[in-house]
Amino acid sequence: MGASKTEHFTESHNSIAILAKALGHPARVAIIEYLLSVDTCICGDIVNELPLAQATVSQHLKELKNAGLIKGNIEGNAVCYCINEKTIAGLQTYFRNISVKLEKKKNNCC
Amino acid sequence: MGASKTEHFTESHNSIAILAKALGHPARVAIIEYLLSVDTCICGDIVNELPLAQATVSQHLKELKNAGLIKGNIEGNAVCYCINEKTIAGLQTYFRNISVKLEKKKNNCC
DNA sequence: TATGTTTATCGTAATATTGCAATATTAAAA
DNA sequence: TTTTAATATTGCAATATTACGATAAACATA
Repeated sequence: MGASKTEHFTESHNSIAILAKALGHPARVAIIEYLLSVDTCICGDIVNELPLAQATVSQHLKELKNAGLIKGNIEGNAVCYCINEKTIAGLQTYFRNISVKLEKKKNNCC
Repeated sequence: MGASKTEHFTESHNSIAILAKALGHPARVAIIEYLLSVDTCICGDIVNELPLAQATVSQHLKELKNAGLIKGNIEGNAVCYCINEKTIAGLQTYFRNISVKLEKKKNNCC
């Protein structure tokens, strides 16, 4: 055993989990916030921004990209990464919906 | 190496990552949504709801609790789990803030 | 007290993630 | 064309996660 039994869960549950998992490492949260803070999204400097080796940062970027949280554009021999607004908007909606439902319940007992 | 270098990141980045990581498994997303859907929060039936063994579900509940996403109340020999509204509200705010900032940027180039 | 019910914990196997050095790839610049 | 710069990929070691059977702990009830 050991492997995650993803096939036993719904598409919906899996897709939220994939996004959450991608944000489940401080380096990847830091990358998102860095991309948010810079004006230009010329982005090789992410490596300089983080306390990790270039290969490791590249791997984290790949995971964020696979999850759809960021997009990457090749510009010459550099790469421009930036946030995928739609994905963030989806997460915002997801948590807002939960909050609204909780609001309506008001018998959340614990 | 292999261990996550959490100590090299900010508190803020780590705390978001901890929450996201806790939601980074479809079983835990399913648990949250189940808790949201039931009126009573008498919750041993989470085990029946999920395609996982009791020990595994218990482990997932522990992780959600450690992350602060759910709360557990002992009621006789059963346990009542329910969603921690404040934590969800915090996540909602986090993603809303990112969306607002992205809105203002409008030079997100890719 | 003895028994059943519910939940947590332990031990362990399978698998996944993290991190980095080394190397490959790609494109600009000399 | 050669060199340099920026990223990605590979290979591997260390560690973490996932899952579950077995068992323990806590409590209700007969």
